[in-house]
Amino acid sequence: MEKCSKCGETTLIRSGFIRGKQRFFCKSCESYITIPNPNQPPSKKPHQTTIIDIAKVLGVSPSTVSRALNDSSEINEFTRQEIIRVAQELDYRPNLLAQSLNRGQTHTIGVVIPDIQRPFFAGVLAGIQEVASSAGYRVMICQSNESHSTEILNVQALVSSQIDGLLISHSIETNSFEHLKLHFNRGLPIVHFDRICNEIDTSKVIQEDFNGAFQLVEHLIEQGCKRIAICAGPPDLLISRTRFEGYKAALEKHGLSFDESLVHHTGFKAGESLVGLESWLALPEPPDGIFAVHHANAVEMMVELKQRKIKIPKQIALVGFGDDQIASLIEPPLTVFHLFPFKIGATAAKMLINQIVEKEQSPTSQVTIQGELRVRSSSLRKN
Amino acid sequence: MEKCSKCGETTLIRSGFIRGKQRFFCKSCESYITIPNPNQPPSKKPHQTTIIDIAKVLGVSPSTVSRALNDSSEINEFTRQEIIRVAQELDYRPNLLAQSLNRGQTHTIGVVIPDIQRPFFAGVLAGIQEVASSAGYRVMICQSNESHSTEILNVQALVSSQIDGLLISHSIETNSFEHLKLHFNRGLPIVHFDRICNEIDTSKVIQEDFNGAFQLVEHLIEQGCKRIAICAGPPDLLISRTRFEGYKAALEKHGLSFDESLVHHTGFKAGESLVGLESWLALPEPPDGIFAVHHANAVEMMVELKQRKIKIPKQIALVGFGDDQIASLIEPPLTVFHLFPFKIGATAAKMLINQIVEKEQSPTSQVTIQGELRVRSSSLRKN
DNA sequence: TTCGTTACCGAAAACGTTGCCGATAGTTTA
DNA sequence: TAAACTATCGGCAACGTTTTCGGTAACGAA
Repeated sequence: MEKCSKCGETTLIRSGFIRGKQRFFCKSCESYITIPNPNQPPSKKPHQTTIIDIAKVLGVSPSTVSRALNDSSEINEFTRQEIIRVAQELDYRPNLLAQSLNRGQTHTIGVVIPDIQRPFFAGVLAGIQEVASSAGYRVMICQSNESHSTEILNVQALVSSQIDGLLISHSIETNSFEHLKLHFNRGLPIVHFDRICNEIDTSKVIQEDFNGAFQLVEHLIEQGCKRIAICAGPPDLLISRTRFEGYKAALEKHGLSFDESLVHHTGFKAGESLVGLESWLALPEPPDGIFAVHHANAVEMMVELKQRKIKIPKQIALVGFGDDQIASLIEPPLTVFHLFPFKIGATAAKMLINQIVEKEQSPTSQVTIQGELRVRSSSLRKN
Repeated sequence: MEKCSKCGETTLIRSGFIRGKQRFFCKSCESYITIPNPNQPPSKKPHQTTIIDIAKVLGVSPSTVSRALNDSSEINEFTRQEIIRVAQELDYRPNLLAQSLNRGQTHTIGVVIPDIQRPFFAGVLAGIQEVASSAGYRVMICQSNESHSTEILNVQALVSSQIDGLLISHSIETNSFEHLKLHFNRGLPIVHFDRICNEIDTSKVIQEDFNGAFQLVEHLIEQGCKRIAICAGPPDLLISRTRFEGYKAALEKHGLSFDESLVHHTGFKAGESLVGLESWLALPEPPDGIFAVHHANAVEMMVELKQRKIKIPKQIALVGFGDDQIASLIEPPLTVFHLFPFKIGATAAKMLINQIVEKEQSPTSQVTIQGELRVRSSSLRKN
């Protein structure tokens, strides 16, 4: 008969199984015991050194180590030096998880964008990274892939990761913003950029969507275009609508009539613009100028026009929105309204971090990053 | 005279200041007291609901809530349903920090790349994101900006963040790998891609650097080129050297002599290739073919050649490494050896995650992602 | 009855840090 | 020469979660 490991008596009786192991009950000391597993293979997980390790080496308390490492004033200079020395010897790295859990902030900002691979967003990211990392913040990036549901999941994942703030440019599909409102109301700092949302009172960074479109179209008109088509974006998207407004305003200013048949909407996907192009070219009176709201659309239309042996800009002048390396390299070089993605990202990150550190409900602001009309030969019809 | 808050006696004597507040010593109960700050403004930080909140609502213990939420078997079905109901009502989100701290893993992988904005790396990132997020992993991205010291900081930051594994493509400057060895030896799963390092026994994902270069150069030779120049990369970088070897092997195979004056090294920075081009054109016998190891170099040389009215490919044929949208759009379209960045990223992420979940020191492997020769008119001299 | 069993659940100890509070030796002041 | 003070340090709770261990009620079997 086994003996009780506590009182030593042999008054053990079986008492069922628990988690696969036989359990006993000792009637003397009235307690339950299980036979402990003797050979617990010490999982040997590689141990990161902690402040407790340092404390043990020096015979001080963890608090003291923490104070030394955080430049507290309540610590002896000699002790601090010793602690720092040992910390270096043991290659101590603070566990940011524990730190964040304790302090209640992670020094991490979340970013939700539709697609990393688009040069515009890659540029924005670079700007965000630059500002964030020089301010001591880490960045966690999620792609929505232009899907509303993915965007919601992204936001949830980031919030669960306890981000200190959120930068977001909405997906094309996104038309409801409850997933943001909730966290915004709970006090999560949020800054919108590019594809903003006006239903929530966040700070925003936008480009000159209206102005840019206006300038591009006006430029076409000045070059003598009379029938200007627009390859517009998704109608749900705010920036699409704004650029569309800019287009109409320019037409109106110069007394050109708006023609519904010269409007084609796309979803920013490859090839979608060609449908519109096709229909325009079939018109009894085809356009003599095309304004593409999305950069990639302009490029693919140019390729198509060249294949059809249509002279650019003689027969049709072409302008695009948003620059790319491609615009200047393609033949003929494309006239664009250049945005500054890096600056957009940097500005948004700066605003967000300000909001995070100031805590105050500082009034939300809206900043517009200036763009720049870059005229190239795809639109130069004079001379 | 103040009364001691513990024994009620008035045997208080002053005992110095501590953190700005007067301190007293009670001779009766022999203890120190300070006057407590009466009005501690309750900071009202917006409270995320925790399992404790849920536990309180239902009058159960936090353990039970945790069990319910983690699909433990040791829980009553009804209790579980109730807990899940309340959790939804309170919009409970698990605090991933606490979870990670407890479990010892973060479900986060770190990525270090030289530059987000290069289409190649953007593509890799997209592949990583895709695989990681569908496996339930988050991704933390750092840019080294081609700087060794930044890369070291990146790695440290990621390790401090307790990442479960690391994907890295080294910076140009990186020639020592101590910052990785340390963590690798401690058991951090690491997978190299693209710019790998052979000093550490990590798993690696590479492209066909040798083969690609070989095929490109062989293609030039088949097109009749006799003097083929190479715009090589940084000599320290392994992939540069490998591509250079491929170049030399192709020359050798076809009995062409290697000419040192036809070699120019760049650091992958804008404009650097033009110096080499200049010197080549000044040669008594200029090259009739150019192989650019870096995509951007090929593009900028093409622009320069066109400006100098040199016919491509008639006078000089041009081929590049690594595709881009630009290659097909530029005039003339550029022959390249196309890499598949998305696949590289996806593969690397898959390997890393396998390594993480298997824990075992599974033998490290090295995978080569097949490339593809894409012949375009920049190199077609026959027809 | 009394033992053996199952099905649950709670308490408490982790995880690594920080910050509040209290304690003490030594020093200065009255 | 006690009182007041300074400079340091240790203890402990807290952050939110998981997990181990032990306890109890209810039920079946001997």
